[in-house]
Amino acid sequence: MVRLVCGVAFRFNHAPMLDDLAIISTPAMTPHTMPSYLADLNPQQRLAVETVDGPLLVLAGAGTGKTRVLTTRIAHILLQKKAFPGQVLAVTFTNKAAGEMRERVEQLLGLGAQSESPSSSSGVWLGTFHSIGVKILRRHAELLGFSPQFTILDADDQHRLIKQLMAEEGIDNAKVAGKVILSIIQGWKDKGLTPDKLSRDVSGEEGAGAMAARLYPIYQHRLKTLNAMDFGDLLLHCLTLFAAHPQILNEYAQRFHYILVDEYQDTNIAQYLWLRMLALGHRNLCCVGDDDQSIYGWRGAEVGNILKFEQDFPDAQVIKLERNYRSTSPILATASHLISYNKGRLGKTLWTEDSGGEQIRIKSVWDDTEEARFVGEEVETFQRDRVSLSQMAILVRAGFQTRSFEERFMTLGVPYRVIGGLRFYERMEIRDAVAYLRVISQPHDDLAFERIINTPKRGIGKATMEALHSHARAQNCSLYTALEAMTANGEIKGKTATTLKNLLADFARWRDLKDQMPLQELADQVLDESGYRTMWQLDKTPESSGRLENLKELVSALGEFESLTLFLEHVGLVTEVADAAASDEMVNIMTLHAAKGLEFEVVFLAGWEEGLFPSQRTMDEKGNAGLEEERRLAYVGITRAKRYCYICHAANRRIYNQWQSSIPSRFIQELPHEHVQTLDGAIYNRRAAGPKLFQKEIDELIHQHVDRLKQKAQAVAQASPVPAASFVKGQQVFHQKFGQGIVLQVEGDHLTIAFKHAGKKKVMADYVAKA
DNA sequence: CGTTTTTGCCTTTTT
DNA sequence: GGCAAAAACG
Repeated sequence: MVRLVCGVAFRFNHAPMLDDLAIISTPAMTPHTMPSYLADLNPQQRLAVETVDGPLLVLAGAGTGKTRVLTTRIAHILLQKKAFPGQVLAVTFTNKAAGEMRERVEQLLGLGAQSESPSSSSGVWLGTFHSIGVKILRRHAELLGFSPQFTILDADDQHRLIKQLMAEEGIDNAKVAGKVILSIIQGWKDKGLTPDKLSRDVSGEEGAGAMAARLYPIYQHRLKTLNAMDFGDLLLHCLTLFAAHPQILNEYAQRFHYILVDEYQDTNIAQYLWLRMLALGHRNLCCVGDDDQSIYGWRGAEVGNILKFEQDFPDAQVIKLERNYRSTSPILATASHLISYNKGRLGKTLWTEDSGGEQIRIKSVWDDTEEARFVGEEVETFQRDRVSLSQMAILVRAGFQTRSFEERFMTLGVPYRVIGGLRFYERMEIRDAVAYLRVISQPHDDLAFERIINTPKRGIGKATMEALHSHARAQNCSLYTALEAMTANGEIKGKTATTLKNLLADFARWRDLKDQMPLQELADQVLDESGYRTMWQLDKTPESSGRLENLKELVSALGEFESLTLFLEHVGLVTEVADAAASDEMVNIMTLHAAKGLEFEVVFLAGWEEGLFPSQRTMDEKGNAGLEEERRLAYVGITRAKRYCYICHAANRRIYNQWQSSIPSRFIQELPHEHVQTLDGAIYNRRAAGPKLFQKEIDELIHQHVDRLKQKAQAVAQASPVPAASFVKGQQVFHQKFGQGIVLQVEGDHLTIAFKHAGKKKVMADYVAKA
């Protein structure tokens, strides 16, 4: 057995208790009747499963069987008849995780039921925070001033709405972007702050914050008028509901005898409060998480919730799962060593019985093209060695990095898939089609109606829309109602009136058909009669055929739903169309965030360069906390690998179409050399020679790069007319204060220059010399 | 009113 | 270099 010790970790070991556990913790059970589903667990896992009553915190490192513990625990509760399925609440972060968990519980119940009648997990409340929030809110919507059929807004709806409100309030969208306002409001919602609680906190703030504070109550008010909620509301309104109606909180608190939470390190404050309200009574709360894998701080997640758990429940049992079943020991050692640079960890020490295994491989490349070429070659080599493509993954920091890999795999003819890129339900054509369905289901869904009133083009312009809006506001009615009134009383005239009357008649007809024909037929008919499908058929841009395909897929997806309402509910909560086949023979390309919870035989970690990873922006915004979150992201990346882990960094990267030279990520230098192997040309691993030499080599690399840029710049200068200024794009320059840099942009005397050390700056040409 | 051109921002990460 | 919003044009 190999033990890898690092960091401030302490370890506790229950191994001696192994044989006693089953007897001690569940007296009703004797060893020979111990259910098979417990037999394969290690002592800590089994303790976590069998410690059913009272608060329990499971700190589960990467690859230690976290999901297994959760699913087995649910099965155990049900099979031991501790609770009926409907009395168990299990919360996850993604729909995918919820689905997998349900499947595995189902399996366990099938196995464990033995002679007795098989139980089912179908009654278990198992879902994401948001889906469970919706379920609760639909039942009590009236108490909050909503109707039970409230709609759930997607990001696009939210954006359009906030822009509308800003226009009404006379706030210039150019000065403070709607997106910024939204994200501030979202942040408050993540903290459980309603507008009224806010006023004390943020009254005299500057700029965007003040704008957001002003708009927040207006936004919430408008949402209520629209009978709509955004994602944050699904939790926030639950909190309001529970606070205002203790008897309802009680109902749920008593109903759920056992509460389980997955990925607890990613909960935000609103979610924490939500859990706390539900669990404080019976205290049967089991949270599973890994502080080292907390990577959603930017979305309001608070690792601190783990610490709060022990404050709220001082008697909580804490169990650490540290035995890793996934990775080889060099991979674990590398990940552990890297994460030990973070302060303030709870500390875990992963270990494995697995010995041997390949070192981490580090590759230096010139640019993203070479990076993709290198990874492509390795992928093909593994493929020849019979490693399935689906067992290989390329993990990147930011979405735009996937492009060069896609291009490379396309030319190689290697099948690949990008996970989490453009989501199905976020595509324009899908949102349009769904908007039609939304209006059929809920004519007063103004946001949906506005989206499609002129799609396809019906000659409805700004003027008509403004008239509609003002009428609706004056009458305090929906746009749909306003339109009905205005076409009837002649306020809208001429051709516009005719087309709009037709549209209203169409909707009325479709609404009648809604309950008379299968959903798929209805959708087909709507798409045809509205002219929406025709619009794309006439479109001759290259993507139109893909859009028609997507519409087809949408219609076929509709087949799985019993009613329009159920379908729309699904769309509101789900971003991804059911992931067809995870076992397909394809290389996986995705962001590090999307990779959490997954595992692959071979993992390529691309783009480990300062500024990109760790992300400059994160470090600027959140300082050292941001850096530590980036490091956790690196930890997540490495621990995805079962057997082979590659790390690449490029000397040059194109950002905004400008070449920037980059130095290797500091994370590379934080890897333990004994477990790291440098492939040809890697420069950082000669640290033995001292940091000076290291810097010198980086400089050399940059020089090479600059030379190449010079050549390129000359070529460009010859090909295109020389600008009036004496400086040219791509030119290498020197500034007294900022040092060496490259000209990005020339506007008269003003130069935008990317400096090697000082970053991007705007500078007067007079202060700059040609280098 | 609708289409084309220009600008301007942008690349984190997502339920 | 790409995409979305604003501006300019027909």
